[in-house]
Formats: sequence, C-alpha cells, structure tokens
Amino acid sequence: MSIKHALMGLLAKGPHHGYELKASLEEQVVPLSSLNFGQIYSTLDRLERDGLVTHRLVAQEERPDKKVFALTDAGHRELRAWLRSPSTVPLDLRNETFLKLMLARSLAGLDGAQSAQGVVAAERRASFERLHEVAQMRFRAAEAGTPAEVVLLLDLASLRLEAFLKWLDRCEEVLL
Amino acid sequence: MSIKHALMGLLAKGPHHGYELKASLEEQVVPLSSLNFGQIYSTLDRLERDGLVTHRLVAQEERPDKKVFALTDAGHRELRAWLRSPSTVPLDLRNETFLKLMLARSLAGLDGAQSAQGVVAAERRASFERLHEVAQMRFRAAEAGTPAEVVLLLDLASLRLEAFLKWLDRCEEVLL
DNA sequence: CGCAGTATATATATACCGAGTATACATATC
DNA sequence: GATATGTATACTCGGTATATATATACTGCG
Repeated sequence: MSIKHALMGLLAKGPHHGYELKASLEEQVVPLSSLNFGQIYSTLDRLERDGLVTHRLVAQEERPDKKVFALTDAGHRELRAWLRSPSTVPLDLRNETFLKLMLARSLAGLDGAQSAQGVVAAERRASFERLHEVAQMRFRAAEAGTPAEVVLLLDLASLRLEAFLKWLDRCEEVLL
Repeated sequence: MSIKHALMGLLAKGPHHGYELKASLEEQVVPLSSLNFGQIYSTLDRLERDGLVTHRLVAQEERPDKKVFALTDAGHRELRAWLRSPSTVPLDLRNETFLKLMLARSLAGLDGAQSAQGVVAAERRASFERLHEVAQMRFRAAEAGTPAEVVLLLDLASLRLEAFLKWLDRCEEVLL
C-alpha cells in the first residue's frame, strides 16, 4: 500500500505541510507502524509533479520555510475516483512459501537440503507464533483503550494467518 | 516475493545463463505468471556483487556470448539458510481498504465523497468477482491437466479472498 | 516456386520508475 | 544532550520498458 492516497485524503480536509502530514498519518492511517520523512516528501513531490497537489512556501523565523501543500481540483477528482474503486490487489500468484516447497522438493538429496515437510513445519510454527503475537497485541490494545477501528487491522492480520495455516494443511495433503 | 532465491535454487542444480533461467522460472516457480528479462539480469548482477554467484563467458558464433552463472559456496550456504527459515512476511499492519474506510468516514459530507458502506460494498463485489475468476482458472487448470502443485497457488488465492471477505463483514459490524 | 515481410527464439544491456531507508542539515526547547 | 520542528538528498531494491543483435520459421503474394 502506497502512502499517496493517504496524503491526498488528509489534504482533502485542508492544506498541511509534510511534517504535520507525517504525524497525522501515523496517528490516523497507519496506527501501529511508523513512516519515514523521506517517503513523505518524495511522495508529495511526485504528487505535485503530477498536478494533484500544489504548495506555497510559508516563511518562518529561524526555521526552514514550511511547504504547505493543498489538493488541486485534479487531486480531488483522483481521490474520489480512488475511493470509489475497489482495491487492486492483483491476485498474486507468486508466493515465497510455494517457492520454498518447490525448491525443497527439487533439491532433495543435495547437501543438507531442507525437506518439503521441514518447510511446511517451519512455516506452520512461525505462523502460530505470529498469531500469538497478534493476539497479544490485541490484548494490549484493549487494555490501552485503542479504538475499535485499529483493532480491525489486527483482525485482518489474524484472518490472514489462519487462511495461511489452512493452506499449509492443504500443501501437506497435496505434496507429501 | 523477490526472484533472488528462485534463481539461487535453480543454480543449485547446475550452472545456467539468464535466458534459460527465465524460462525455467516461468515454468517451475511462477507458473501462471511471467517475468521480465531486465529483472533476471539485474538480480543476477546483484547476486554476483554479493558473492553468491559467479559467471564465466561462453563464446558463441554469431550470437552474444552467454553469461553462465554458477552458485558459489556462500550462495549454497545462503540458499540453505533461506530454505530453513520461515517466510518473513512482516505482519503488515497497513492496508489499502482500511485506509479507504478511514478516509471515507473522515471525508463524509465533502463533495460527492464515497461512504464507508459504499467502500465495503465495492470491495466485497470485487472480491467475489476475483473469487469467481480463481474458480474459473481452477476449472481450466483441471481441464488442461495442470499439475496439482500449481493448483495450490490458486487455493491460496481463494483462501485469502475468503479471509478478506470475512474481514469485510467484521468491518461492517464495527464501523457501520 | 521464390521472395519479401513478419513473427518468434536466442541472448544481454540500459534507462527508468516507484516505494522505502538512511542520513544530512539546520535550529529551538526542555 | 536529548527531543521537537522542518526539509532535502543519496541510495537500494524490485520491477517495467525498451534497445540491440542475429537466426529461424512461417505466411502470403505475385
């Protein structure tokens, strides 16, 4: 997920400069993770290059000027179009675990190569650990009074992990 | 998923040049999708820079020389280590749909903004369509006698889509 | 039949782009 | 001396598009 539309979304509510935007994003949009300034600034540059935002400089005493960005009309249109269109996760028929399984099978017999069973076992163990981590994060979030929306991100993480675990079972049936 | 370890895996079975490797990858490792030559060659260059592979030139008449790559000892070690370690998908607590939902809510009321309900509905529709696509691919694969392993990739795709649909239900409960 | 034109296979290299990380540069405040 | 305010630059990595050659195979037309 790129940060591009997140920036546009914040700018739809009014002009802001990069430093502010970073803080808002971390609070509202990607809670539980953090961003890099370089990413914010270069994304804003690209948005400006593409005519989706403009900036004006606001002078300050004893500090670098602020670059206050605002969404252009084209930016508003683009944002609305993006909100209306479903996410474009392109099916993704390549998968690292699958690759490991294929390689483990074809390399069977070579010096100290991992077996396909071993791969499945390692992945399963790791996934269970992650599932546990997520559960803990969720518990801590509940304690800290984290808003329900944020917990949704954790829900998604565990649903994904569960799906992956189911898939590992299926792999075992088919391959072993 | 990067192509780096896939290349190393193929080279573990013997030396090959870029052009061959591309074909093997498409056949064995990322069936159902295709690769770009630039990616193969630049990944091989990086592997060589990092001491994981070496190449020697094999002259040919009337054609460019082949660059035949072979896995180094360090490469073998790295490959085995990678095969032993579980996939490192880092939990990923950012999600495009979540972003859309947050923005739809906070922009509610602005000019022609999409509602959160609308976002969920659009995502759901798109996911069902994809699920249908996957089912069709699966059917065609079965007809074409596609190996069972390849079908596993389709299984993963549908398990993921189902998990995502469940999550959308959950979003609706929490947000609407 | 022959020939021109076109697609495809063999083989690599380069330029470019977007996303993300690391780091440098300033100053003020706690 | 750490932390907050503010921006900029260089770099890496994964990936796409395109340029550069040549050989072979197919296709249609006169």
